Amino acid sequence: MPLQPVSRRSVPDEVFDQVLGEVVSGALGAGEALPSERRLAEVLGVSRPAVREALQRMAQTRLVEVRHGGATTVRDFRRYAGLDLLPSLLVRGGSIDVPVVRSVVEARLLIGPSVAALAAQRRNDQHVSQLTATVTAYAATSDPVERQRHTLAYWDLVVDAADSITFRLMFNSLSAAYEPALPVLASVIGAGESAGAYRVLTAALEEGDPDTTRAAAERVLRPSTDALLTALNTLDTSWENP
Amino acid sequence: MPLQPVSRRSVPDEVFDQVLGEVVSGALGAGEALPSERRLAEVLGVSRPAVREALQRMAQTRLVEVRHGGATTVRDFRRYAGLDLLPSLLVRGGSIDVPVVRSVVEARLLIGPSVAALAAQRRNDQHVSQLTATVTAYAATSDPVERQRHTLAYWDLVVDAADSITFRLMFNSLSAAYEPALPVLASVIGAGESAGAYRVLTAALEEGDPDTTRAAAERVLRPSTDALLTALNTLDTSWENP
DNA sequence: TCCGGATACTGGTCTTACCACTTGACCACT
DNA sequence: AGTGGTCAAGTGGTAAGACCAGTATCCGGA
Repeated sequence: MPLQPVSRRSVPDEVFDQVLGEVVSGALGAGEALPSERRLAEVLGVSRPAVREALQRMAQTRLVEVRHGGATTVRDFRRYAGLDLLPSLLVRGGSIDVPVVRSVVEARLLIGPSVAALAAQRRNDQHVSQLTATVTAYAATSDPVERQRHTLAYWDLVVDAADSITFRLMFNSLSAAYEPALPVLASVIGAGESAGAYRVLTAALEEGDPDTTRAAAERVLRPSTDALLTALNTLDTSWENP
Repeated sequence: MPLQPVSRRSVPDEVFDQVLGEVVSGALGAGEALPSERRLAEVLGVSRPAVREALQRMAQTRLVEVRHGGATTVRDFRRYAGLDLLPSLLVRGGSIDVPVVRSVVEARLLIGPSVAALAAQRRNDQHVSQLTATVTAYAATSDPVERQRHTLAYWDLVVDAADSITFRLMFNSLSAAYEPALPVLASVIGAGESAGAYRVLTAALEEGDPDTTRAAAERVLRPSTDALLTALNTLDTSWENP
């Protein structure tokens, strides 16, 4: 294993993760009150500002509601949390949550073609040449993880071409969830993907027709989606993340 | 104007909003260094912990990167920020950003039908009856803002039926962005919507066929989307939010 | 029974101090 | 010239304590 930068977790980070774990695991149900900041600080052996930073971040994510003078209560994260919570749900305690991956993968299949269709209508020559270069790099790579990084870069360009801030932010959120799981998923996906499909998609994007582009995008995504979903169906238990 | 709860903005909230404004407005470009926490605290006339809470929340949103011992630098939010940033981009300084609304509206049109198709495959009887009840309530309402709330509730149910945590979180984020702008948008949308289209969609969902459901969903969303987009095209300037 | 206030909580904010880390400059050694 | 060591200044990280401000609760008087 190559050298890696040492990870230094700060105290508020640690507190945040612990409380977040309690919430998303359901140990702290919606409506329940958290211990007071002072109590939490005492129990966890940290200072109150540290606890506060963590709780404010929880509030920012809409996982808790803090009321001045009243108790801090847990909110129903399924009802209120935003897409930025996805990474925390996807990989919990070192293992991957299968139903969550399933929903991400199927969302990818449903949204990807639409974004590609949008991109077809708005792309310019520079986009096309960058896409072509990325496909070339993809085809020249054998390492499965590296190949996945190239496909991510490809879709990043597609989203750029689509020129939609909403889809851009959506893609960022999904990428942030996808990235950590990438090594685990790469091997499963690898089987179903081919540079050919990406070349067809790129040609469709260059042509600029939304419908053919949508179809081409679906042909790109369908095999890896099927490969992943069947893999998920066979081993329905959580995967360990080494 | 009816009485409204007084808004009590906390100090860290204020700091957060100010710094966020600097970043998303581009006044602080990507890569630039923020003033030190002590300096910020001094300039803004608040304590350092208050500044810290705000900056940590900025970091959580991936808008800045804080490095222990080094300076806190601004990140490229278009590249890294998640969908939870959308509300802040949509309504900036009391007015609505037109290109952002445009992208949200078109995303709604592209994603909605897919989610509906998913819901058609997974809905149960309870979903259907709740959907029917919501359509009835919708048809019985005349106030445009209230009607929009009912459509939100309807789509909330559709997302529930789709049984996808990814789409659920996505919907939550989009709702959070949509909600504040709802009064402004309601009048424009109102023209194009009819209870009939929703009834057809509900019937398709009950039937359970993905393709007809997808088509029905598009017929629901298309009119209001067109109405909004043309309205946005005519007055391309920002709307004031009273 | 009901109202009103005392009181004991809660979170909100500030001050101060110190620790840990990064940066850059300088310097000695090779 | 280039290496690595040292140090000072500035940055973020953390803690402790105090006080302010808002809420919830209970208890006594009407």
